[in-house]
Amino acid sequence: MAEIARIAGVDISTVSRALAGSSRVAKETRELIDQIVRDTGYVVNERGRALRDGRANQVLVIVSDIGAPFYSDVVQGIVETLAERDINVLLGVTLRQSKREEKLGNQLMTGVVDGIITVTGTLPTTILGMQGLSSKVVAISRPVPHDGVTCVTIDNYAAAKEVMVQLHSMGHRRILHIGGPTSSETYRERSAAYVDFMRDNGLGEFVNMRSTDSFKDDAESGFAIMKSMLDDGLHATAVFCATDELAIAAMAAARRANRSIPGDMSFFGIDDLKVAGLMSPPLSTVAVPRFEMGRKGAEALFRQVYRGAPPSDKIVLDHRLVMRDSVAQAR
Amino acid sequence: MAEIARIAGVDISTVSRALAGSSRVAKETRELIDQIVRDTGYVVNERGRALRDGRANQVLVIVSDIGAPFYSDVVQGIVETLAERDINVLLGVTLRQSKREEKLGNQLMTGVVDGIITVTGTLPTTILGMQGLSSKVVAISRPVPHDGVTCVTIDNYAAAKEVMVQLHSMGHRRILHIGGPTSSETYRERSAAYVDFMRDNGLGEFVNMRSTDSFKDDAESGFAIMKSMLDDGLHATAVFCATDELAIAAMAAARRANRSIPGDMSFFGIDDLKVAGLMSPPLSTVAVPRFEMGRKGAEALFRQVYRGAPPSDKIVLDHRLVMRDSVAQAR
DNA sequence: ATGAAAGCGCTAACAG
DNA sequence: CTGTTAGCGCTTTCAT
Repeated sequence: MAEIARIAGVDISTVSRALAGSSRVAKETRELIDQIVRDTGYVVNERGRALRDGRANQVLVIVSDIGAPFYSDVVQGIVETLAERDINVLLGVTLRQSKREEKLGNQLMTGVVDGIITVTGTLPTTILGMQGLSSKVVAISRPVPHDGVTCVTIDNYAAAKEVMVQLHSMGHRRILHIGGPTSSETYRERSAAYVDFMRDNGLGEFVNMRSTDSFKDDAESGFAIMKSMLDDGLHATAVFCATDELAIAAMAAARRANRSIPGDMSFFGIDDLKVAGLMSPPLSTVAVPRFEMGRKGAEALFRQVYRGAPPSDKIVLDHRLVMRDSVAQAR
Repeated sequence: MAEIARIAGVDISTVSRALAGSSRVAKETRELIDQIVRDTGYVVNERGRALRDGRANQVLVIVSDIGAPFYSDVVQGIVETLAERDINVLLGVTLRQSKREEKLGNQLMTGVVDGIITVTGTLPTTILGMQGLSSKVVAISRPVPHDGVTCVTIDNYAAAKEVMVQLHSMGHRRILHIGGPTSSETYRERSAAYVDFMRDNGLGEFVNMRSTDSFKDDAESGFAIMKSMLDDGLHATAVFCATDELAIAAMAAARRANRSIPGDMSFFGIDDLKVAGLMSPPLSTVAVPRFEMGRKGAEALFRQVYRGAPPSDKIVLDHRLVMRDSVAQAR
């Protein structure tokens, strides 16, 4: 910029103003500067700007594993939304290791980013003391245990209950449940809906659920859990899985054990991943607006961090039951 | 930091040295400063550091769509690798729109990032004139049309040829091909291997391929193309798809048209996505080291950008044929 | 071993 | 309308 000023024979501050589109610059001066900028291919140095402005125009998105389809769709929504607002997205993965999460927290502390969107249900302890924290953070899909933090979710209890109502209406009574990590409120709600529904409908004796532990791949867990259930001789006509990934893996395990789907066993998932409809048989599930969750979360964070809006507690998006051929009338 | 210096009663430069672990600081001074830093919870401002150092310790990863499983696995490898080296990853998505890609190029120009890893096979024109460009960029999976840029790939021609050899050895002669976007060298090679093999084995008359255009979702395209092939009455015992996503969608389309797999038709993909083995029937494919590609690409960029190493042209990783039940002996 | 001072590139307040 | 000046937070000579 100093270079531009030198060539144009004006002060650097005039160049700055011209580039900022200030009205207090003579038309001729502006045109001259614009011309030189074009000729030299000059672009502003954002690092200088960031230091001066006291903000980075960047936010951090924390996921446990971007390879999981659920997260990657949420992130896509976030990135698209923030790109429209000229905010950059830093991607952090925790691999469910708190050490990595702590380190990511530093990005906010050191001013590398202006805010955080987390899809892990946890918050780095490094940032817990930070002032004004709740307006610098948004949680998506999984709420964080911290007051006043905006959380974008669906009604997990209701969604799971709808699945149960549907299975029940098709004659299923012996229904198994494969749950997600109980450390997450999201999965606790889905599982609670299963248990409650069974009890409320006099099926308490058939309640049987196993949950993944948090430190394993969903697909791997789903396969292993379904296999263990079958090995243990559990009898059931339907299996309600807390996610599509679990369901897809569980179906594979059931087929491996020579169960036909949905002849012997019906399967339900939650998420409506893109592959769900392409499976054989296509998977019944609950459509979760992943992309939209990312978008809404990004919008909320943007408003809070860059527009001074207050946090908004809970933003609940709609879900939708999707019936496909993995579920049949109970025999 | 000024605050720390004030409390400690030393100069700010001494604090800087102490925090940097310089040997030219008295033990007592260092301990005092460390204590104050702990008490106050001070952390350095990375923006100031970035301006002063002339680098951002960040790199940009460009993908067309992070929701696609192939890319998200590559990105996972990149993020993990660079996190170990304290380099941040900015995620940029192009949605295959050059406008968005151009804009991402500015991140390098303006100093927001020190380098770029692209998985799109293209380079923003905004950075083309940049000096030392080739050492600031690494391409993964798809080479970019620019001299001297490191590219991490597999041997696509060989991989596709192995698929063909396998199908041929199992008696398949009438083999269809569903190709990826011809704008990408990667897919041109895979398709070329198909065509070459067919011709070289006297099957030229059976050559029949259709490719996705670049602007559509793989799954959607795969379904539509397979459907059109069946609608057009093309006769075949096997379909070789350029990616697993295409294959999965194509299988769904074939089933929809009452083809049994692999009874009526065998299917082959490339990638070995996690779901490939969970399909029914499990999909035969070529395992591509997506995570490792990300890792190798990230390492290469790190060496080039932060260690001054020269670009290394091509880095070719191993692939592996994976036979599963979607392929059977031709009848 | 420590301090003083300069400067990374930018913008905004103030003066003219 | 334009120039001068200061300062964002940091590191690194150069003195001492």
